[in-house]
Amino acid sequence: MELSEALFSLVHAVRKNMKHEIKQLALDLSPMHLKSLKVISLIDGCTGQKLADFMDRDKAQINRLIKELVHQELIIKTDNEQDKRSQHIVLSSKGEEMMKMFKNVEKNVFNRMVNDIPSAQIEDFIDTIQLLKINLG
Amino acid sequence: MELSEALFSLVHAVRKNMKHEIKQLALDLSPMHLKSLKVISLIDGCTGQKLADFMDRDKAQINRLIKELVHQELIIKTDNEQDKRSQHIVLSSKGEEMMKMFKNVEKNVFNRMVNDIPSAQIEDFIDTIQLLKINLG
DNA sequence: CATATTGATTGACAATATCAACCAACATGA
DNA sequence: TCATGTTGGTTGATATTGTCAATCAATATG
Repeated sequence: MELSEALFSLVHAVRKNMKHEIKQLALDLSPMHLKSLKVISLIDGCTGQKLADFMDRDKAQINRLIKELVHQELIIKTDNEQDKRSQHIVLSSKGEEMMKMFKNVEKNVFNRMVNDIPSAQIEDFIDTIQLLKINLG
Repeated sequence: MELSEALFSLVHAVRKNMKHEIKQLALDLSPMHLKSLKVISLIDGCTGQKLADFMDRDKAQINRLIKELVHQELIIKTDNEQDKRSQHIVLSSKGEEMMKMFKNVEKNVFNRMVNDIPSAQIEDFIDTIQLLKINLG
């Protein structure tokens, strides 16, 4: 099996599993919205720009994601005193709840995937990923 | 680094590189169309249904991809004598040309990515991918 | 202070994906 | 054989994701 096919098909399987589990939970949020929520929770002093940079996506798209998340009361925007053009974004408690469920889904899928494989092998696997990524710089 | 993040970010980097190279070539085909072309060239006696199954995508979407590829004269549909509901799909010579260029892009990106990494390590990497995939059923 | 850059927003649109309805061809069993 | 169910394909409608360009206010810089 070729590397490209192996890699793509694995990620495809992961996404499919995640999607399926999310559907079961009826979280009523698209994958991108959930992903955004997660990244917002990860980034310190998150703003729209930081989010767009981190996710490497168009700021227009990010802006609309944010708008929808605010509308659903999952995140809160507060003025950024350091720069009056931008606003800080943080999860609301409702957003934190949602996050918890989503992380659980991720954990389930990845635990199932890693299951019986020795952790040393997984560590090697991750190391190789890092090398591959560096080469694509 | 977590497995999930490592994996997703690698694939993100791969796609970004591919997209960039494809843009340079000005192939004037979207990633999905190219991917479909590739799969059509891989599947023996390809039909719409087989393509949808293989790519694990909605048949409506596949149908529209096929329609566009026919319109661009990259593939040819011929009657399926075994089943008059369906039609066989094969690449036209123009499609083969396109395929050649696309495979070249893939090769470039993956060669660059694998670059200095020992082939034994890459083989282990692929083996692990297979295991992970099996666990996701 | 003039100019360039940055962060956010919007409009317009393209690309990708999903769901349901539909029809004709096929398959199957009573 | 014929009623019934299934399959392959097509279409409409709609949702989701991604892209490009323009705009405006705030900020940075010379």
